[in-house]
Amino acid sequence: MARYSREHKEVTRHRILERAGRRFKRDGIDGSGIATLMADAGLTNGAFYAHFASKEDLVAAVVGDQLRSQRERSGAGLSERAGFEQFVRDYLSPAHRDNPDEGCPSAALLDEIGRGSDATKRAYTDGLVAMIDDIASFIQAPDRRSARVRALSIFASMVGTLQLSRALADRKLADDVLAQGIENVLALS
Amino acid sequence: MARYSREHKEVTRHRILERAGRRFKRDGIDGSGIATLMADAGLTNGAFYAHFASKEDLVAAVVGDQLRSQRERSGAGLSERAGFEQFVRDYLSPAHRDNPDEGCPSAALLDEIGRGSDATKRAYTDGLVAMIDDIASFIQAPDRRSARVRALSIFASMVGTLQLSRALADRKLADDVLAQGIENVLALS
DNA sequence: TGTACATCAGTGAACGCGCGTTCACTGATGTAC
DNA sequence: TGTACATCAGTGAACGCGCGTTCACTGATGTAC
Repeated sequence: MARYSREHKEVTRHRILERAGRRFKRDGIDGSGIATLMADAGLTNGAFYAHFASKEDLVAAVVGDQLRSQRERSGAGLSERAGFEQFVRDYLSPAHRDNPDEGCPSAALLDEIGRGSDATKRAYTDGLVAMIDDIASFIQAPDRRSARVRALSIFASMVGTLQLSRALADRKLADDVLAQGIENVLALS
Repeated sequence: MARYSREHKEVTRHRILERAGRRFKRDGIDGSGIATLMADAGLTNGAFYAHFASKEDLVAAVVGDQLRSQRERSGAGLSERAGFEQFVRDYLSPAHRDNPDEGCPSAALLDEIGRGSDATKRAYTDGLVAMIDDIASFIQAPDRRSARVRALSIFASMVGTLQLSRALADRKLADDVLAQGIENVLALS
């Protein structure tokens, strides 16, 4: 390969981010090596450092990209009650539970993000707050700030519920926990 | 070292489990190597296989041990409302958030457990259900099964909230999310 | 428009290192007599 | 009770392998004239 337009490099960078997001959500961050990530993007390991300073740098960028994508995907209609309820039902569905690589980055990576670098946590915080403010615009609260906190708290419940459902060996119990989670979230909002 | 009484081996095995639990909760499962785990227990790497068949085998054993310890630690008084409320406040405290290695294994490891072996998920499920039934005995519900599901769902909210609080780069926001989480959990139970 | 050159995204081998696991060996203890 | 022996938890070096990162090189493209 060789010198391409500026646009080409950005396209490649974004392809790496997108594929890495899927891989991280499937195998974990620690469980995904650079060579595998680059092969996923159709490249070889050496090219990685033309795009990112280090794996840690990639992780922060992936977290930001994942939250941006999630926001775009689910953003529409979240300001109305019906749209919010549909979001909750989709989120706490067996389909979402069984396909983590296409799903919510928080549910797949939250405790690895908590152990991550400051830059990763910063990217996570900023991305999540932007996403959550879409939901918060619907939540009723005395002021903007407490609406945000309430929305974050509700989202945290959803994340924990999906994660728990993924970790349970008993499928029926896992399904019941999802259904109960939907009930709890709708009662809280 | 040499041949010791049967008791000695069990003591050693349990010391490995306990130290590995702390290490896993601090650095993650994928982030903790056998040599480090054994050094934590005051042994060298080779001795590992006198106690466990593989790292995967250790992980399942650690998960079971962690949940047993957590149950013993917090079991007392959970059948009364006041004891439950104290449990929730301790769980969703900044102290718990800032000391994951001494804290809840679910909060530190849940998404790694979800990616783990069937044996690990089985150990997690059995251990969690045993622990949760202590709480469920307090929760009001039409039958034993739905009390369990309700208690699991509430616990999932707590886990997600603590994890989110750990991943937020903004300390004030992280504290507010914990406080809101306490309110939500007490409202749901 | 055609040609010479600079650029730099991407290649692929190599670096030192830690991974999970294996294995020949050690030596303090429990057991048998 | 004293001695010889079998046991086996633990040692520590080594296995092949994949990790994150570096680097000399390639060659298709954009740019300058």
